[in-house]
Amino acid sequence: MDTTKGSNIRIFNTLTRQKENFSPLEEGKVRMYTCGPTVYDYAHIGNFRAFLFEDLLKRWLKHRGFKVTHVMNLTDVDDKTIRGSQKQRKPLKEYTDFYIKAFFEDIKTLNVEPADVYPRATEHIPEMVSIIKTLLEKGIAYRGEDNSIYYDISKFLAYGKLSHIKTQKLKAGARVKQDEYAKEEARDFALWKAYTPEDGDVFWETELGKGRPGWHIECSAMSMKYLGETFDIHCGGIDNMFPHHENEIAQSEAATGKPFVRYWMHNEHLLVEGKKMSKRFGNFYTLRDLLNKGYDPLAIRYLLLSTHYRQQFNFTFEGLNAAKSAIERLKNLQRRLQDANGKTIGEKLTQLIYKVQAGFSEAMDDDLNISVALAELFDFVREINNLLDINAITKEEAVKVNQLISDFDKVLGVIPKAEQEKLPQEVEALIKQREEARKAKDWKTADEIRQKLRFMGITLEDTPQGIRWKKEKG
RNA sequence: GCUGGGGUGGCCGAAUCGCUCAGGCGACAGCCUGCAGAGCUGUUAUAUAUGGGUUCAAUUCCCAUCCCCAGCUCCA
Repeated sequence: MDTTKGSNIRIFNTLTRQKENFSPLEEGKVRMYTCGPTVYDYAHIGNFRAFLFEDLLKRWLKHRGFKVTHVMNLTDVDDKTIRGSQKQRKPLKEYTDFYIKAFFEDIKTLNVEPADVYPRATEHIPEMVSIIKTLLEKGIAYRGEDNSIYYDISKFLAYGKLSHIKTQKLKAGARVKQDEYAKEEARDFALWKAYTPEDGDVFWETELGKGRPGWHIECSAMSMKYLGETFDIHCGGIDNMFPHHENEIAQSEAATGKPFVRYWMHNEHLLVEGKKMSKRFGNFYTLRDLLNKGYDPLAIRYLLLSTHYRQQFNFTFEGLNAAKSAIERLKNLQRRLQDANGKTIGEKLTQLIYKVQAGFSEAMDDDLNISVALAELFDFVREINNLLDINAITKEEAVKVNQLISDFDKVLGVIPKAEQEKLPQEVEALIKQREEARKAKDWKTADEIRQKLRFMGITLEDTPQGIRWKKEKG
């Protein structure tokens, strides 16, 4: 099943606007780069949709047997970070360190597997300078009258191949120094920005002069350093397609003369309550906002993951509650299986397992069709519950099924780890007291204790196999 | 206005030129329970924006209309 050679995985390549069979440069290995956060503020849930999509992709590739090297950059110097640090009157590094730390906390909360490398832009200035020098030598870059260095996009014939921007419309000599500029308008862009007083104490003295790198060159330099001049997958939000990714291609391919990235993958944006997320509309949320409202991070993960990544997704609080319930369903099945001790009815279970494995994999292989994959999984859940109802699953089979569900969850990452922790003695004692009360049919006392535990965050369930408890969060 | 995407049951969301259009949530019922806000099962919803057309057959293709969203207007 795990063929790493010609995999069965098909992914939609933005470059060709088609689903393509995925086969990496090097057999069994995948090198992927994903655009990380610009660390000038807390990341919002739209950002996390991108990071979660990338996490799902990586987990699926690994599930299929690939060894994945994943690099995610941290943009810690650009117009926004400089502006932000000046506003707070803090050194750039102190300012960005704060948000980098927050970012790592957030992805851990969302159960995102860490990348192998998190290069920071400020630590890769020499690599950037080196590429810019090459581009100058090749006559593709030029120094403007403001002493900044620009990329001449008319020298790169393939410019626009990713975003399908027509370069014919170019205005001669139109160029931008800002990282942010009108999209759908291709212009020469800055590779190196000459120092200006607005930059304050943010500058590097290099062979190119005093200044700082442009935004786009950061990703070219860092991705190629860690993944090679040509690598397999580059992901990012759809907004980065142009100009950012287009410019990365231009810089990298012009410098090396080799193809830069083989598969480009872009995730669509998130809407909140049907609208673009914006502070103006009051529907702008960071992960922390949602956690403060008491939402479960794994429910957030599930929700953001449950819609195909190339589809605009409407985030609602109703959806978040639904996600929470869906996860509960999986978790409850696992707990139920732990108590199973019935008689097998033979082939049936084997068939179900085969079906869910095949169905789930086939769906995920098809450009991460998560909706269908989840449908297969929930079909399976229902069937297993049916078997449990008639006590038709043995202990051994239950272990096997639970293992299978855990395997799926290695890809999904939404089922909380079993609560291994022991209950406080006080609680144990209360549960015991209640049991005695129940035996004595003293329902009043039993209910009181149950209520008391509820206040303490412990929910009790009486089952034929005995008392089950779980901790309620938020 | 221009460009692109989309309108599927109460909500979210799949799929497909053709057995009765997944799955989740919700609601309802049954089971279980001393009871239970817990759990399981089942049912449900008489769903594919509207009007035409092509086709043996369309929700899936084409045309028109209406509506929604995004980008073009620096907080993705």
